[in-house]
Amino acid sequence: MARKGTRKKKDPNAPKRSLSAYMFFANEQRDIVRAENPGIAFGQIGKILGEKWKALDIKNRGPYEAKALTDKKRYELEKAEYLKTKAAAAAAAAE
DNA sequence: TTGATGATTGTTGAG
DNA sequence: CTCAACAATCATCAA
Repeated sequence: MARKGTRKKKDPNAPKRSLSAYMFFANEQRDIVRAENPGIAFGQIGKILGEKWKALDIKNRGPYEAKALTDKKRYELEKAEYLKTKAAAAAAAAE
């Protein structure tokens, strides 16, 4: 999984995907961790943020996972549209 | 049916 | 702009 560099798309409508629980958690920690670490550099934030992320109990991740799940649904919709559009495009192309 | 892959998500900070 | 750790994800395709 050497995903890095410029992410390229492989689908026509590229329904992207959903966010990760980390993204939601990061949103909260971001201002908190940085607030406790004034002038901290990303090199440290990233690690501190991550270790604290797991430092929390699964129940703490709950709200984050819940949001991730909700966000996923968001993606599900675009995914459906993507498939729909794709099918329509294929039909149009075939037609 | 199962496995493997890839692509993507967002943060900060900087050259 | 794009990348880099950090973590999750998890949908999609293929045989």
